[in-house]
Amino acid sequence: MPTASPQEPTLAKARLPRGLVDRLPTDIAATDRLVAAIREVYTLYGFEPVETPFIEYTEALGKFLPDLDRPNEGVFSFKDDDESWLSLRYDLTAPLARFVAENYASLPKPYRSFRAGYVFRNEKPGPGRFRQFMQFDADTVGTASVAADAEFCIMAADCLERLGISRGDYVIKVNNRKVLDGVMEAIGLGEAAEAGRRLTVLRAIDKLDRLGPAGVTALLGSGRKDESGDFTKGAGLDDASISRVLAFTEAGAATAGATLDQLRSVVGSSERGLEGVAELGDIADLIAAACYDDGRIRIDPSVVRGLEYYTGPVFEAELTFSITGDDGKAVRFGSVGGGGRYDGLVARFRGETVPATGFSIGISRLQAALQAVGSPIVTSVVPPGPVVVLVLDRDHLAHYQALVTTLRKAGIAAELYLGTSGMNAQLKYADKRNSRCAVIQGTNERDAAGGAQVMIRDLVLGAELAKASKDRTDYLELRQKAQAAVPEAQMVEAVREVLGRHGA
RNA sequence: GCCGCCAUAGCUCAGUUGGUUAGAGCGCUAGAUUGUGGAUCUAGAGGUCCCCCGUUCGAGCCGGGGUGGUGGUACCA
Repeated sequence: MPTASPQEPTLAKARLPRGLVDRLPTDIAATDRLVAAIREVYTLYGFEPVETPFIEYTEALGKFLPDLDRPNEGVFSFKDDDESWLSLRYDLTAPLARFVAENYASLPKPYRSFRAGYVFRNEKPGPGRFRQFMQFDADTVGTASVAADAEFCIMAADCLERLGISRGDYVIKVNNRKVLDGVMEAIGLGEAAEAGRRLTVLRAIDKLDRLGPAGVTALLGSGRKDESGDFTKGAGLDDASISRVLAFTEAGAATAGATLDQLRSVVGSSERGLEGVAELGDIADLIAAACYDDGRIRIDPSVVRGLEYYTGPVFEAELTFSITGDDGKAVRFGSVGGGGRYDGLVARFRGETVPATGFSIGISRLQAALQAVGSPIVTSVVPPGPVVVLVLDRDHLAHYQALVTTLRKAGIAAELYLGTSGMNAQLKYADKRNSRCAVIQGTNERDAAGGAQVMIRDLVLGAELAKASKDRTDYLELRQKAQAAVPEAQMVEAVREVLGRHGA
């Protein structure tokens, strides 16, 4: 710790590293409620909690970094005592794969678990993007059944509604990686050597929402230059292939059956593609059987989820409404969660393939979206502060402390004013703490005929009266209504009455 | 990563063709009004004008570089 001195003012800078945020009581309370609500849903679906640490061996996380262009960027890493590299987790799926592989023998199969926690990414933050944020994951490991995938789609819909998002304000989109692979084969990018171009094509498809068919066409072909003049290299496909890919993205039709028919024709003879379409058909049946085929869950061929490790069904939870931002422009929140099947992930640690599928909700992002639309689950009142016992006479500090202790023993959150300011400032302090009630004892109360009293002040009522009154005489008169003197022995009772009056 | 914009008090911002001691509003702290949150009044604290280099008699202002922030874009596990 550098010590400050007048001669040498080398003070530490009080500043937050970029992309990180401090969290205030209101945020924390909102997050707690979100997490609790999601936990209820996941538990109802039969998942059990399991948590892994923030730190893992880099090797356990890093080998399947999906971005082939920059495989080692984006992760916070450092060396352990024994020179092995450690990293902060950047998602919750990779650590789970490690956990399952390490405890494989003792876990029930299929293994169904959930966890919420912070993850870390060392990259440039943007609007709504941070370097530390919270995710809530659920995974089913050890089954290849698409019923597990369908279940996540259904559960995702339930979660969003449980959080107060109306039906129609969200959609769960489903696609299948095998269908995408089939399209790749159909346009001649099926070979392993074409992995880079496949990735470019997937990224282009993923941008359909924002850039439209024209932008995607450019990205599939020679490339695209955006408004800032930056050029994005294209996949270099020929016109026939481009129109085939576009046809694929536009295969979404009114009914699941019609969509599947179109997909079948786009993948042509690709075996893998047809397998993917068949899986989508099974998922569609399961979703229909659960009566979630009313628009809540839809097959959407444009869902890609940029990941390399997904091997089958992929899904994405998207908010479909938009709000008007500060600048008057419409802001869309888009994806607040996603997931899919990753049959290869656990196999990294074990020779054998362990089929797995999972779903992840972006808590931080979802919370921001819910806040923006004023959803009740996050726009709560500020948590109430403690009862504040004012200190008017410092010679009697011990007695004030005794009053505080009495309140605490009665189970009432209370504190002694620990500053040095006058009464005015003490009430301002209680106000700022969002306290409902203050306990005041000056000489008038202490020396009251018939025994010591305390003044119980209703701060909520007091504030209303203070604001309502026009002139000082009124004010002084009205404020008397917001407080009452009671014998010390009745303090707890009187405080309880005030707290009860304001639902605290 | 690439492109653009911005940087003066805790916050929002003024600051003249480059000129003496850099300002306002809000907020903050304290005081006054019997010992009570509001209002009013009074006083006070708070500044490396982001940093470095340069031009100049003189730089908050001009030039170069850096850092930070921000908006796009790229990426997004």
